[in-house]
Amino acid sequence: MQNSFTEENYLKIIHSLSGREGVEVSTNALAESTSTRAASVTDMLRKLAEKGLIHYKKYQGVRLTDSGEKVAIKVIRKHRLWEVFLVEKLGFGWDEVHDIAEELEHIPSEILVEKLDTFLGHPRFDPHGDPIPDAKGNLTEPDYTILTDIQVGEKVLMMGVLDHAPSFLQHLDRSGITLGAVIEVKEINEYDKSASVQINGGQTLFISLEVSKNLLVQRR
Amino acid sequence: MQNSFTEENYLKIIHSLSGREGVEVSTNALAESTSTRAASVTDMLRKLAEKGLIHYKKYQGVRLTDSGEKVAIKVIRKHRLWEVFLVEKLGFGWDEVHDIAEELEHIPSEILVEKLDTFLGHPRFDPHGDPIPDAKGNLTEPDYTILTDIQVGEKVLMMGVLDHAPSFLQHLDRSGITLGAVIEVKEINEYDKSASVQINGGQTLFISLEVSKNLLVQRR
DNA sequence: TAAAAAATTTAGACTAACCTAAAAATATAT
DNA sequence: ATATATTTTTAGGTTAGTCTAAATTTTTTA
Ligand SMILES: [Mn+2]
Ligand SMILES: [Mn+2]
Ligand SMILES: [Mn+2]
Ligand SMILES: [Mn+2]
Repeated sequence: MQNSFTEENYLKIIHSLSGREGVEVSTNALAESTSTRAASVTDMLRKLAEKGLIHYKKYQGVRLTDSGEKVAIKVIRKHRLWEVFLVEKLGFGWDEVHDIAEELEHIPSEILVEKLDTFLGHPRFDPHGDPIPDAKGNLTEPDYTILTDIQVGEKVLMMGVLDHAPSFLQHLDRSGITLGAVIEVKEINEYDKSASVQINGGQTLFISLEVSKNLLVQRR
Repeated sequence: MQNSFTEENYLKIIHSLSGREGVEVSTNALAESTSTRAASVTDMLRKLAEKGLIHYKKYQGVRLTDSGEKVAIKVIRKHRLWEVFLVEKLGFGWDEVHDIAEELEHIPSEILVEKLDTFLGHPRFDPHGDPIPDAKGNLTEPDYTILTDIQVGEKVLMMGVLDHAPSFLQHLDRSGITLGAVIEVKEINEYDKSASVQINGGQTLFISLEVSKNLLVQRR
């Protein structure tokens, strides 16, 4: 029995909201993320529970079952591989690919995914720095640090973003902050936590707390 | 107003059954092609007519409007480009790509199609020899000949297939009949119209009328 | 050209995925 | 500990796309 487009989206969102610890996800959180009403979410939860894809007790929130987790990770794998394809092969910007991948991720066919993976050279990360699950369904989240946790004077590597919104990514493009860039924190403003950072040993620029909170970096 | 997956499939099928002359397509023919019941087809026809995509008068069959034709050709363009991608870039066989392209053809995004087209080097034909409409929606069907219309002694080029079924394509693979092969008709059996043909000046093999009827060739 | 056959449409239902409004359960605050 | 607020579920509807059975129209045949 195949899962629908809609079911796959729910599973992917539950996975994401559930986090690494697999915490319970609330009906309202899902309504927010799926842009539907809570009542619609309840309907879907009953269905997913019947299919054995989630653990669900009324009023208690939901978690993925092992089977649901497996499906979610497959969809995430497809999403991220397609994003790599769109950026690396077709020349899209990293700010343009999310919505298209959101559709492509639901194309069925195991073989297609594996051939695509081979064609792309088995990439480990997508254009936003997110890790790509392997063919067996292993997904290892690297533990990056948020830029707000970096002290003045430290030099770090830009490794990913938390916010995937086109407007945020375009802002980073304009600032010259790309994946792999070296960021040195020069100064942090006490008042608003805005920071002054140097990119790749060149240009120095100011970034707001809002931006810092969405940048994933790695100490070297 | 976007067209659904299902509407796009109907338009594509009407286009194909309607032929170059734009002849009326019957409800039953559509039921057959869509694997649905005639009653369901009638419902959909009313909807497509309301959207101005087909000309429809009860009991009279349907034709595409200019607007419907445009949509159909866009879907066909996407289908055939994706098939080229699957065969040329991912290494699928021509017998394996139809069903996957049947899904990919419904991914929206004009930009995606144009970038894909560029990435593939603006191919003119798909892996089955079918012409790919250009970005403006021009589709020019080359006028190939069916192998049954070729006389003994003639040498022709294999240019396409009428039947796209995997089993037929695999049969051609096993026979060494690929796109671009030179076929010389050596003999035609009066009794069952089976033929003896030489492929690329090498191996000679027998092909049934059933096969001949589905091979598109070109005199040189 | 009237009867029979075939094709098509209409009527009435079903499922998936959504909705609003109301009821029930849980959480929070006095 | 009770009242109030919040969250979640239930009840009852809608739309797209499908179905079967019955009615209607068109086509074919005698
Ligand atoms: Mn999606
Ligand atoms: Mn991504
Ligand atoms: Mn299709
Ligand atoms: Mn094709």
